[in-house]
Amino acid sequence: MTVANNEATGASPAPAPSDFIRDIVAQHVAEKKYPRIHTRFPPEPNGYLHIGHAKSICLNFGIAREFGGVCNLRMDDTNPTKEDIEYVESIQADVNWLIAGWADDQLGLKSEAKPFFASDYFEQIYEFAIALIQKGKAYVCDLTPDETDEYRRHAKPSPFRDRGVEENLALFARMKAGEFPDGARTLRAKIQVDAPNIWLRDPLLYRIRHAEHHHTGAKWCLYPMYDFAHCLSDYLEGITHSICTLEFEVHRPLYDWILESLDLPRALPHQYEFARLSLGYTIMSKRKLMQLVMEKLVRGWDDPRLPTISGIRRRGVTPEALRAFAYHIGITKYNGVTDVAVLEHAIREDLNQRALRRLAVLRPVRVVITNFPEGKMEELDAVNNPEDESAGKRKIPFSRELYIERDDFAEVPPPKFFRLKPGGEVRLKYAYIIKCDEVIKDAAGNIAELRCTADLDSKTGGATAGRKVKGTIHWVSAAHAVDAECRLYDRLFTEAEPEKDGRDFKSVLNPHSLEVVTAKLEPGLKDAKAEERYQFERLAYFALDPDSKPDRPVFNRTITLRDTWAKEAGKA
RNA sequence: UGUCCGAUGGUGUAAUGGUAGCACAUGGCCCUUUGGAGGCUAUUGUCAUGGUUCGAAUCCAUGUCGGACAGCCA
Repeated sequence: MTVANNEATGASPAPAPSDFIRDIVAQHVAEKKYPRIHTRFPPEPNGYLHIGHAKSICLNFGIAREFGGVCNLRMDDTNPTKEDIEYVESIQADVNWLIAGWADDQLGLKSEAKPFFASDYFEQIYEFAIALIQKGKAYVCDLTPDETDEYRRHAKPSPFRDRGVEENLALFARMKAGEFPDGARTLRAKIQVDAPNIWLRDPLLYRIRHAEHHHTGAKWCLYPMYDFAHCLSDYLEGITHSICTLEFEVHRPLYDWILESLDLPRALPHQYEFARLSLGYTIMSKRKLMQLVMEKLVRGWDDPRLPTISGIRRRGVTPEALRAFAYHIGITKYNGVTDVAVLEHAIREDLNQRALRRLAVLRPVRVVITNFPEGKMEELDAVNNPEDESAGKRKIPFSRELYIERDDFAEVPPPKFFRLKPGGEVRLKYAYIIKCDEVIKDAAGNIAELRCTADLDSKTGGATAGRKVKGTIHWVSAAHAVDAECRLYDRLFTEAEPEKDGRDFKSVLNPHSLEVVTAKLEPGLKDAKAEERYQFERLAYFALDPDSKPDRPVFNRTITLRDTWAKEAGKA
């Protein structure tokens, strides 16, 4: 999969971000250093992509987009024992989803195109290895893994370091032919055994692995190491700017050494590093995310509580929101922890613009309007989206028996409580002002029903419609309501930094990260669409979950509305 | 320990030798048939010490603190 800029397309709508990497690229563009800017996003297919990868995707595809360049999605698949086709497919889907309508529509992405695979270059990479041997810059080493470690730590040269070119060539060919077991021999670069940078102490280029590869099958039994494959893959694809995270900084001299040692004819790619994303109240390590999935601490890789792209998508976050987030956090070399509030803000801002407003009651309590005729049903006008007039209006049914939110009634109201209380008045959104006359309780003392009277002139257009009442609450008509499963998500961890001071992240899992309730929805919501976003008024944004059945919708709470009342109440 | 990198309000980022700005968060006010949204407003910062300079967040030196790497993982 490649995304390329069509010069024909117009200006990009959003202001392009600026950061130290884009500054470098901009300078190269100004200098006409390369005919075309070419980046790549190179995940290893050994797990699902997460929001940290989203940052990298937005950077790499974003740079291509902003500078009229190209960005390749490349599977960095040089280790058959850890990788799987499942991950190749999920990565493709996640990348496509994230850049949809952004890179593809504007830049001419062929979304059905296949990604690149480092493993497609194995033959050429092998040839490069031979070239290196011929130049006397690589040798076959017979040291065991432990010995290799030992020698390297003590800056001791391998006894095989000065093997002749012919012997190296013959041995390397026999490695390829499968004559040696795993671990028996390696191909190493001949650089400097006592280099201060460990990665220059004759690093491994190839290791033997008699393993089936998800993409190349049984063709190979020796596989190039990351350092060897990556720079050469970049070169082969014509990459100009190879952007990776900070932990590869120490590898950069090796990246350059390999390419420079080969005397290659074309312009060489260069590596630039930025800080990976850390987000509060979650973890980003693929290995640990895998652990949560495998130990069934979450429901799968796409569990909406996870920071995986698939989880975030399932939760109801749009690609636009995720991209806005990536834009806002910036790109630096500083390892900080980004406040999750920045993500939440990006999500709310996006959803506020697009979500259709609906009335839904999560924790119902029954209300009877005693002066409203039994059996009568009124249809009331309701606005679909106050932020977007073109979203239009809809009708919602009103009747004598309703549900309101349990939290919207207080028998003993705290200070500044603007909602329903005994003897008090409240506005029912789009409907009447009601007054609570009586609280009916069950044998256990729980509130069973509220008996209220409505000011029947107070609905929109009525004589007393303009009456000021402090609070407005949502409601649904009991007889018309649709039942739905609503999954209410909260942060996965109780601590902003789950692994701070070496603590086990599983010890701070939030036991309340998922709460499931059966909600009462306004009837139109039985036709909810997966691609729509909804705001259940005064509560939160919701999106339809794929678990939904025709007669039993399932909604995921993407994110709550800002709740200044919760803050106010918390002060008391 | 070695190598490399970094340090600007609570958090994340900008200022590329010339007025320390933005966003989020936090507080206050206004508005509101969503305690949403919106509007206005306030608080808080250049790791330390020296040096160069008319002038330093920026350049230099030293120190402090933090991070990454030291797999036949990527």
